[in-house]
Amino acid sequence: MDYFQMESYLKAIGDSNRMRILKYLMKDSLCICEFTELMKMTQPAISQHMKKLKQAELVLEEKRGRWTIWSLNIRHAQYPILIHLLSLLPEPERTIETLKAEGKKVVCE
Amino acid sequence: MDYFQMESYLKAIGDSNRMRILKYLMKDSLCICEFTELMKMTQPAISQHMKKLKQAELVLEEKRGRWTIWSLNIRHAQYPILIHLLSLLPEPERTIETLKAEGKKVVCE
DNA sequence: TGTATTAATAAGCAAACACTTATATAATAA
DNA sequence: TTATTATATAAGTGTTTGCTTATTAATACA
Repeated sequence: MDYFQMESYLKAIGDSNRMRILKYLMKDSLCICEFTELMKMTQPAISQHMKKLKQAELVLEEKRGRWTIWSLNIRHAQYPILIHLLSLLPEPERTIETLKAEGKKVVCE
Repeated sequence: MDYFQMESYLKAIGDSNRMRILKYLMKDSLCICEFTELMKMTQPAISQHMKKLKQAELVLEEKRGRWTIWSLNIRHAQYPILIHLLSLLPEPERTIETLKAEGKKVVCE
């Protein structure tokens, strides 16, 4: 890995909202609309964060009907480091469980 | 560590020039003027990078006469991660040895 | 005393970043 | 078909970033 690849990698991770996204993806594969509910952000904001994570190959997308299901790319060479860094962070306040409790869990499949 | 602290940490590391600085510091403690020679950058540019690294507590400074000697903060909680990340990067082209060979090694002490 | 030397800081600037609102695309449902 | 839903993309905006040049501060040396 050269210096600019490492820079791209660290910049992709180094945003608090993208770290929250990655932290959620450690537990579940999720679609954009679920992130908008979990993180109280607009759909384009989430979409643009996913694009950055995708360009860094940190996440994978799978089209399923109208939805795009996003997941962690566990085959990324630096995946163990990512998991280690994310493990240092607390769980986000709103969880998939709270979404379900609110009846807002989207059935994407 | 919370999300914003992690963001600050990753942003401090996530610049190719600062990674080169940190890579040099893995081998030697160095002063600003040596970095300007090694990296062919201006003195204020180096100074400003050191300020960012200092704010993230990744480096320590020690005033010695006219010089400020910078070193890695090996007591930083995430020091092992830093070393691991830096170990993935190649050695910079110009080394302290090439500086000496060119007669440009500064005697800071 | 000056006068270099080393480094920090200030101010300015272009590019990148993270959002916004608006629109486009594509799949599903009525 | 038309409407709805989920997502992507485009365009605009304020903030941050990484440099530049100019200046300041502090030490060492003549």
